Amino acid sequence: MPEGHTLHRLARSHQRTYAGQPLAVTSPQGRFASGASLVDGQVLAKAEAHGKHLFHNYVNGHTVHIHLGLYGKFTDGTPPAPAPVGQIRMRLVSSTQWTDLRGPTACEVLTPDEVAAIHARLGPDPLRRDADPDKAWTKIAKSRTSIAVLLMDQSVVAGIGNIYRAELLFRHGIHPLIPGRSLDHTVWKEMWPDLATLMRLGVRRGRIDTVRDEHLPEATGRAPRQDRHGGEVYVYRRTGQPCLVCGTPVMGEVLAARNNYWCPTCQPA
DNA sequence: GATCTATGTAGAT
DNA sequence: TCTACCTAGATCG
Repeated sequence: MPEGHTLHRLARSHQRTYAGQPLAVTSPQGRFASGASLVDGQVLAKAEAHGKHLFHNYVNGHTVHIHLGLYGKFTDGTPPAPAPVGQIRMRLVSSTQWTDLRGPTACEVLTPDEVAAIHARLGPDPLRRDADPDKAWTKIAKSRTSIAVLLMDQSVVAGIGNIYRAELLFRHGIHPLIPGRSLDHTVWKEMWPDLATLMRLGVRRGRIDTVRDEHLPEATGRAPRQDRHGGEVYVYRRTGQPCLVCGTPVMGEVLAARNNYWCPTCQPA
């Protein structure tokens, strides 16, 4: 589900499956009907992601911008595509594959200027080659805002969601409420490549795993974790359970309207 | 079957 | 800081 790694995985998949082919683009639900008509029958030139945003660039110059939000989801299969059931915002069909999109926050055709504006307001994305971690550091270093809020701010770093935030802070022993400007630059220079590694692993596996080998269930004898995001994590949604490193019960609290999780021992205030 | 909850964001207050 | 958006799986009764 949708943190940055999911969108990059989708972009990669759509690129492989559809790029270079004409696509039948429809909106069975109707809410994207006028947009779909602008690209229906066109060849997909490229699919790419920046943070949690997905872009389908068609050869006629139109771009479909998709943001899954909290609920959005793609499903796909091989033809024939089944009769539409429920609220399908967009359906793509090629000669070899079909894909349905449900429940996105955004699914719209944008002009090149509008696309550029989205890229411009997004911060560096650890999964993109053009990412510059110094741009994020510049904002973090002068901000009184908590590091937890800064990491979720897509104009600071694009692609981090609640799970990567909680796990990255844990892995570097950072309390969520530490102000950005109190963060040590050397710590940030360790956090960024670590985040990039975690997210690349997420793209490969299609799930978020953040636990080092020595703390995995196979190494420690504890029961494997089964959560709906599917991965092995240190603190995300583990409130009250023992920290995998020190055994202290994990804290869980809503901060700035989002659930936060941390180990009070490994991540001192 | 009803209710709750979530990995996100924009806009109003 | 709050609400709306609007989906599906988990949980409740």
